[in-house]
Order: sequence, then C-alpha cells, then structure tokens
Amino acid sequence: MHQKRVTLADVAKAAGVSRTTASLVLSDRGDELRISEPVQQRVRQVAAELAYRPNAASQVLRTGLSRTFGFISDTVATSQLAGDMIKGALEGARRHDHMLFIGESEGSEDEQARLIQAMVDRQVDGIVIASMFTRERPVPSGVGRPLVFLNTVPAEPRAQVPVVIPDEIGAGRAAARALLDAGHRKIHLIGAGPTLDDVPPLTIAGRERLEGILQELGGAGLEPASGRRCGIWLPEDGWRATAALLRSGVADGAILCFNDRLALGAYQAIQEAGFRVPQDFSVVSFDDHQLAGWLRPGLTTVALPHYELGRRAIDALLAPAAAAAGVERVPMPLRARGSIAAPGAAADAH
Amino acid sequence: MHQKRVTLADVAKAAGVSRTTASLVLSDRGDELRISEPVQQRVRQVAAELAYRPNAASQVLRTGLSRTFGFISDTVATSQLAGDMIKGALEGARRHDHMLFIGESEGSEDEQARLIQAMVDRQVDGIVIASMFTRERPVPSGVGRPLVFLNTVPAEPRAQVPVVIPDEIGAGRAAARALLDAGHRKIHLIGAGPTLDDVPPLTIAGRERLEGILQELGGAGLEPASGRRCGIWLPEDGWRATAALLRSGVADGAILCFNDRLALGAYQAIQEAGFRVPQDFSVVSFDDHQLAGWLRPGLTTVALPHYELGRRAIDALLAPAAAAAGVERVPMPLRARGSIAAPGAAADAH
DNA sequence: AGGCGTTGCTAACTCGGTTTAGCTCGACGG
DNA sequence: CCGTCGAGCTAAACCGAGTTAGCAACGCCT
Repeated sequence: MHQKRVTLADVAKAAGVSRTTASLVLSDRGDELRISEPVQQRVRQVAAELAYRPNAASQVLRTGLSRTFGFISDTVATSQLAGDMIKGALEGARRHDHMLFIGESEGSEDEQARLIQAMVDRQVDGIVIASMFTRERPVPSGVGRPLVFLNTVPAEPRAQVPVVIPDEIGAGRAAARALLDAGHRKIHLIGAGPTLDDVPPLTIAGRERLEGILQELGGAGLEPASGRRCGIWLPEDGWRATAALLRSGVADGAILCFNDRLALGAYQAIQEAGFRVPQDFSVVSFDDHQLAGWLRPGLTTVALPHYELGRRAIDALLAPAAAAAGVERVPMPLRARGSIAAPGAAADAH
Repeated sequence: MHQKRVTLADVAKAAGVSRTTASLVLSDRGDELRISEPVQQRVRQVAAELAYRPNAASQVLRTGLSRTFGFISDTVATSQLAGDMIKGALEGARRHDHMLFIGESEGSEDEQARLIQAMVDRQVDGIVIASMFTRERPVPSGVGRPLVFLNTVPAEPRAQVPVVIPDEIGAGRAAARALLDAGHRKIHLIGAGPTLDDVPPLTIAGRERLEGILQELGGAGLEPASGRRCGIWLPEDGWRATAALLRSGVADGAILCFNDRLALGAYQAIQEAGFRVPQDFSVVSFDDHQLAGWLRPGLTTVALPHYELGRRAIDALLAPAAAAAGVERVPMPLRARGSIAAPGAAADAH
C-alpha cells in the first residue's frame, strides 16, 4: 500500500546534481548560495515532474519544527460552540501553514497530561488548552513548548501563560444596554443575580456577565427588577425560573437570560402562559447558539466569538513570548434579532 | 523555550550500554534479543529517572509509521453532530494509541487535496474522509494510505473504499413503526414525500429515510396521508410546511419530520395554531439533535449515531484491506421521548 | 607567475531513533 | 588443544531531509 515516495535524493539524481544543491534550490536558498539559474530551473522542473514532496518526519527531525499545533479541549461535543472554536483554530493553523492535532481531556488532568505528552513527543510547535465554558485550570508544567489558555484562566495568579477569553463583562453591558435602549426599566434576570453573590459556582462567565449587567444598569440608576439563580443553565432550568416569575404576577417587561438555553426555556414558559415575545416580554441572552436563529421570533443574543477565540489562540502561540503573556479579551458582538420590543408594545397593539 | 530533550543516547550512556541495547530494551525486544535481566532493569530505571521520551519524528522516519490518523470533514461547525463524530474518532484513535489530525475542506476538492497532501507528508497511517450529511463524493486518487469514507458514498460505483454510513432505511422504518405502534394511520410527512420522486436533490439520507418509511407503511397497507418536500431542512421550512398542512384543514394525526430542525418548525406551527403536542399531533423525526431533548414535550427521534460512526471509521482504517472494503451500516436507535401519543388523545381528555 | 577573490557546487556531518550483521567471551565436546 | 555453539552485547548502516565547511575552476591584479 505504501508506495515508494520520491525523495530528495531521487530528485537530485534525476537532475544530475547533489542532494545539497537540490535541497538548497527547493528551500529557496538557491540565490543566497549562488546556484546558477539554469540548475535551479532544472531542479525545480524535475521536482515537479516527479511530484516530489519532502518527508515531514525528516524535516522535523532535523529542524525541530513540525508545522503542527495541538489543541486540547475538555470536551468537544457539547455543542456547535466547540465546533466553531475548533474551526477558528483550524483556520488559524491553515494561515500559518500548520496542521492541527486535537485531543479531548474529558476534564481529566491525567488524560490531559497524556495528550500533552503525545503531542510534545510529536514535536508540536505549540499547544492550546481550551475549555468549553470559561473556568480556572492549573497550568501544566514542563511542557517546553508555547502554551495558550483558551476560554480558560490559570488557577495560579502569576502564571506566565497567554490567555484568550471572551469579554464577558462587555457582553453583560451590551445585553443590558440593548434592553435599556429599547426603553425597558423592569429587567428580570434568569440564571443569576440579582446581586453578585447569586452566581452559580465555578462559572466565570456568570460572574462577569452579571458584573457587566449591574454596571450598565447602575449607570442608568437602576437595579434588576428580580433575579433567579439557576445551578445549571439548561432549558428546563430557564423554563422553571421563568414560570415562577410569571406566577409571581409579572405580566410584562424584559427578561435577560444568562445563556440561550435558558432563553429557550423562557420562551416556552412565556408561550405556555399565553404571553408573547416580544409584545409582552422582551428577551435577550448570551452565546448565540445556533438555536437562537431558529426560535420564533429570533432571539437577540450576545454572541460568544468562538471562531475568533480559536483563531486568536493559534495566533498567540506564534507571538513572541513577551508580547503574548497576558490576557486577550475578545469582544462579544450583539446579534440583534426579533426578541426585543419597546415596553408596552402589547398594550399599544390593542 | 525548547529545552534539550533527553535522547536515547543519553539513556544509553547513563546506563552504560550501547544505543542498540537501550533501544531493544525500551521497545520490549530485550528478551527476544537476549538482553540480560539486570541490564534491562538498569536501562528501564535510567529511562524513567531521566523521563526519557522517544522522539516521534525519528521513529516515523525510520519505521514509516506515525501513530497518527487524519480526519477530514467537509465542515466541522454545522452542529454538535460533527462534534460527536470527531469525538468518536478521537476515542477510536485513543484506543489504538494514535493521535488525530483534523482538517476541514469546506466542500472544496482543492482544499481537500491540500489537506490530504499535508497529512500524507506527515506520514499519517490512514485518513477518514467525512461528510456532515450523507452524500456522494469522488474518491481521491494516489493517496497511498488506507482511506475510509464516513457518512459519504463513493461517486464511482466500483471504488474500493471502505464506507461507514448510518442505516437510514432502518431509521425510516423505525420512525414509521413508532407511529404505527401508537395506533396512527394518518401520517403526514414534512421534508420529503409522499413518493420517492419527492426528495431534495443530493441527499441520500432523505431518499433512504423515505424508502424505509414507505416500506414500513406499505407493510401495514398504508401510504403517507400527505407529504411536503422542503428544499432545505431548516426550522423555518418545517414551520412553513406544517403551517400549510394545518391550513389545509388537518386538525390531528401524526407528523413525521425528516430531521429535528424541521420538527422544531413543526412544533412552532402547531403551537401557534393552538394545537398541542402530543395530544393533537404526534411528532417524530430524525437526528437526535441536542435540541430534541430541550423541546417541550421532548421530541422522539431516530438518532444519528455520530459517535459510533466516528469510532468505527477509525477502526476500519486499521482493518485488513480485504475485510474492510464494503459498506458498513451503523444502526440508528430510536430515542423515545414525549412527542408521541395515541391518536384521539385530545378528544379523550375532554 | 603567483596570490586573491569569486562563482558554483558538493562531501560529509547531523537530527534520534531502528535494525542488521557480527563480535567477544566462556563453556563444552571430541 | 582446537573447534563449535550460544549467550550477551555492540558497531555501523539507515531513514530523508537540513546545514557547515570547503573544494575546484576561473578571472583579475600586480
């Protein structure tokens, strides 16, 4: 099956030159080392005719550079979000003419260590350690290659690792601002809040989104009208919290969900209670899950820039160490769809 | 940054033996080539103390085996389905102690050729060519490595490529059977049908699912009560088709959607028209998108076994060529949730 | 004529493993 | 006392590139 590959020696022989000459020409150092133009042309032509391709293993062995990156995430399958992050990383790798190894640690430090080891054995030029939701992780030691944390914050405060994370505080502000701009003053939080103490544990996104929200509301002299913390942010949690909110007598206003899955639950509860989005309730949330575009009406949401995150993480691997160390916050853009209306829209319509 | 790695020569010197001996011991050929037990122990201990790791590039160069597979899909990000497939492939690779390169061709044959080239340059031991929805693709030539088509059918009928695809016909039967078993006789198709001519172009899944449905209905002496072909299978298409169905006067029965996104649209149309799932309409579909578990009621759907597909594709890469050539159909299991009830359930409830 | 610089190319070493062929030493048989 | 055999190990070749040091031929200058 493995047919014989054409080697540099084959090209050299066919072109009637030494391996050295062939190597120099094909790595574009021919001019630098004064190989005559006719010889260069001949070598190039022969190489093309024989469809010569250098053996990467050999280049790696000699140069120590593999044109390869590693990408380790704690879980790949959670959603298309992970896919987008990988997609961004792939594009980043492509731009630098690298290939990408991927691995999944399932959250296990042992498995992660195994993957790092396997990648380092293969001489990767750098490794991205990614999480699917923003959280703290210890920095693996003794890797000996450039390392970047993606959507992940080093557990050690003074760690010298470049970090790429979404700007969740800005996102919180943007979500709140969208509702304020529409004229809303009664804003109910689903997922966390109303105060900074009411945040699910371990989630950095939750805390920072809430910070941003409170900042922006505070700037307008407001506080959340209510807030309900959910331990996990699944649709059913959003449904439950929203149903409780409606049962408490709230009949209109704005609902700010901490992610799109919660918002799906909110939609369901609102519809089941006979209210409508956006006439009775404006809804806004975070993530820009694929789902957001599928709901009726489309869900306005602050997008997690997964693609950008992936791409920038790869770029950070190649940045000079001095420039790279530090936290890069990638902006989260608002995706306006149809779930926000001015308050009182339902009354106006009558 | 790249600290000096410990090499085999270092281990050999520290253990006071030759590189040959160290190599033999560490590749477990020590007994075979009669290296004495004390020497073996010393070599192993020194290797462990120095944290010796063989340089994969060098092994690849010598042996031609890289312990690496390639996985090329046409698109990664479409949904978590792709993620599951990759996850399965990762698990498959892990079991064989391989790493996984991934690449995305975006549907371009040129880009795919580039990726194959880059992977072959890196001496991968095999390549999986995957599609995110089942379709025909030409078989790349001259790869010189084992190749497996995943969720992809060779355009050339006589191509010698192992193929791993989901059993869509069985899935069609299972979906229809689930409705028949609940007592339904009036089954409306959303996405394709009512006859085999009414299938969106290029989608093998559509044709085969329909075949299975028609087979199973035919076995019960039935035909679809109606069928609506949709060019694309997005929620909005499902919403439009279902809304049209309801406007035509249909007020109860069973709706069989060709995928979960269409089913989401169907849910929306049903709810907006004031009907309920499953009391007025039973709904069943295909894919087991994450969404299916989030809907209220949960959507009963025939799952695409993406994880299994990915895993088996990797296994097929390592199967002996004779055994591997041919089509492997992976079963699609029914995920029963709450969207199917007996017909007339709404009337009974009154 | 001899020395010097330039042009154009190559021999030989290197990376870090695997593998083949063979060497050395002691025991044993005849 | 010599030859043979097996145990236990190693020298050296090899995989396919990149890289360093330097050689041969030629022209030019003095």
